[in-house]
Amino acid sequence: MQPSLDTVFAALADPTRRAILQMLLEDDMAVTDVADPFEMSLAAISKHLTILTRAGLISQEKRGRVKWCKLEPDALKSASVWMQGFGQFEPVNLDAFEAFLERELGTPAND
Amino acid sequence: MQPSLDTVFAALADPTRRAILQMLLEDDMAVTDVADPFEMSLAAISKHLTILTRAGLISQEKRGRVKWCKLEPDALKSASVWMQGFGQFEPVNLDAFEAFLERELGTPAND
DNA sequence: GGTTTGGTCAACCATTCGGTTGAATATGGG
DNA sequence: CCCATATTCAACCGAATGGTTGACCAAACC
Repeated sequence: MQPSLDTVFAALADPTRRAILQMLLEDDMAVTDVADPFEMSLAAISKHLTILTRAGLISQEKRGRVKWCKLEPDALKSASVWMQGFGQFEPVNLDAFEAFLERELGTPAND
Repeated sequence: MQPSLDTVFAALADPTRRAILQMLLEDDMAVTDVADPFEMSLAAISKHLTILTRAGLISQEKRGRVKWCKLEPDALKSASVWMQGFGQFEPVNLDAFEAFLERELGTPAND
């Protein structure tokens, strides 16, 4: 199943999963280390990570017996673009926004 | 219950509800008219509208025997801001973005 | 080779979700 | 007043969610 708006938004709807994403913003982490600050079983965290992976929000790579989790922030792009359609509160079109990014950063906005 | 990221994202996770939001982008609508294009009962749509209301994404106002539904796009702002925290894919800080909006539109970005 | 360590799997459980149907509650019109 | 219209309520249903526990598997260590 490739990530859809359904799966992305559903993945974001859980506070544990959002907290995990924010932790991964710092650095890649092993599953055990992700689970550490939470007061729930490792198996539960493992499930959350599976959901995040299926939503495309993270990727997991096994090196040795350690499975590393890595943020994949591009998955947020589709959701972000969808929300920008509600331009009434953010009255800017994507073209102008990308142009802004290019001016500010000197790099194309779409990778 | 005041809208949280939980309720906002959960509300957005359903395709029917996203479709409703997009319909309301056009204009305010009565509950019956919202339900019309969907192949499900009026009661089901009524439930969806309740969920959208509790998420703060729409408001409902009863005039006569008709209940009008109105988009409240500001509710997306908190979710949007949260997602912008993942600046790796959208490498711009809010201050710069607001400054951009002011330049582009000549109005303050935050209402 | 036996034992940790890291992580998933499988079964289970309570709760929530998305839908149905039928009854109930306004409000408005003739 | 009676009826149609607009909408919700209440009870029910099957499926999905978020959690648990214990067994399991694979890699690493002594």
